[in-house]
Amino acid sequence: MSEKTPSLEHSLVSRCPICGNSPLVHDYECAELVCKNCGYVVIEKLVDRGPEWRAFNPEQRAKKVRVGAPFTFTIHDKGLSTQIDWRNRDIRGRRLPSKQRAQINRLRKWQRRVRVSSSMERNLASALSEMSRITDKLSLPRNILETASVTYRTAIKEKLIRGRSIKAMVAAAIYVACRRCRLMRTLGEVAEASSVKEKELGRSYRLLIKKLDYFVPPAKTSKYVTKLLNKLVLKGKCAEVAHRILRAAKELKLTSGRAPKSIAAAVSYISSKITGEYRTQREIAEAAQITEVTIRNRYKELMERILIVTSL
DNA sequence: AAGACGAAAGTGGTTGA
DNA sequence: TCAACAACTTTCGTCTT
Repeated sequence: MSEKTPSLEHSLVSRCPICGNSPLVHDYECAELVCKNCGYVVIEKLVDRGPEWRAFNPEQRAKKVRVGAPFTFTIHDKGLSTQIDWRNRDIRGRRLPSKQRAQINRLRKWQRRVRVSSSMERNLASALSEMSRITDKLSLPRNILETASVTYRTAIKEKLIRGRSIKAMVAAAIYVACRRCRLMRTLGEVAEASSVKEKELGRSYRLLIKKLDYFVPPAKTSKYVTKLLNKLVLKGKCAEVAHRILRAAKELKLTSGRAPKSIAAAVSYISSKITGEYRTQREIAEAAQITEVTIRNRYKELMERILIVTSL
């Protein structure tokens, strides 16, 4: 891969929303805005402004065209290695003579040794394939996968993986990526998809953000509300009312110290009642993965304070 | 009969000595 | 490391629609 000129990089920098102080770099090869420091991938599908040259005839084009697969963090060697086909055929599909076959076999052997050389490389290789399996299962966007794999690489460098479960650390890296990209996925969901126990996932997650000194923005209750309303197929008017109730609740300091999902459930319940798109406590409790009793408790608190103060 | 309500006891996580 | 504590859950009997 060719190096970009410094002037091009620096003309495009901005701040990373996670670590704040380091420059972001536009990476046109994989169409992303990447933080060179923490690996946070801000956006995908950046418009490729290249090529910055013009070709006036086929020969020039052939000479100037850029080659190679895009650079990515999600393959253990960053997708830059050579692949040797397993078939003993040449490019026209003819079988190779035995002498050449033996040569290719030797090449393959060395290829394996070079690619997956150390135990660390082996670890990384299996971890990253597991990672893409899980993100697939949770239908997470590409930038989460990229961010998570950078996190995992850093964790390996910091020697946090040795002696711990790869599976749990992979799941934790994914959860960290979700949180940092402000994507609403609960510990439970990630645990489910990766078949890691929620408790262990939580432990690994805390370990990662502590040891890697990551800043993780706190989860927004309003995002819980949105997600819950989607799950319950409540929208439009009801969603609007729910968010207004939530705002009022926040003003009255009724949300602090309470689990966001129970607040979200109560707010959704009240809103569904007001707007006539009625859902039972049971339905909401199930969708929010909490009990009806908790909804009732929050509901009572909210009703006592809010509905008197504000006329919705 | 289904849903809502609430008391009481139990659980798991956090905090502070 | 342990106890105190708040939030939440489980269970179950009662009330309301």
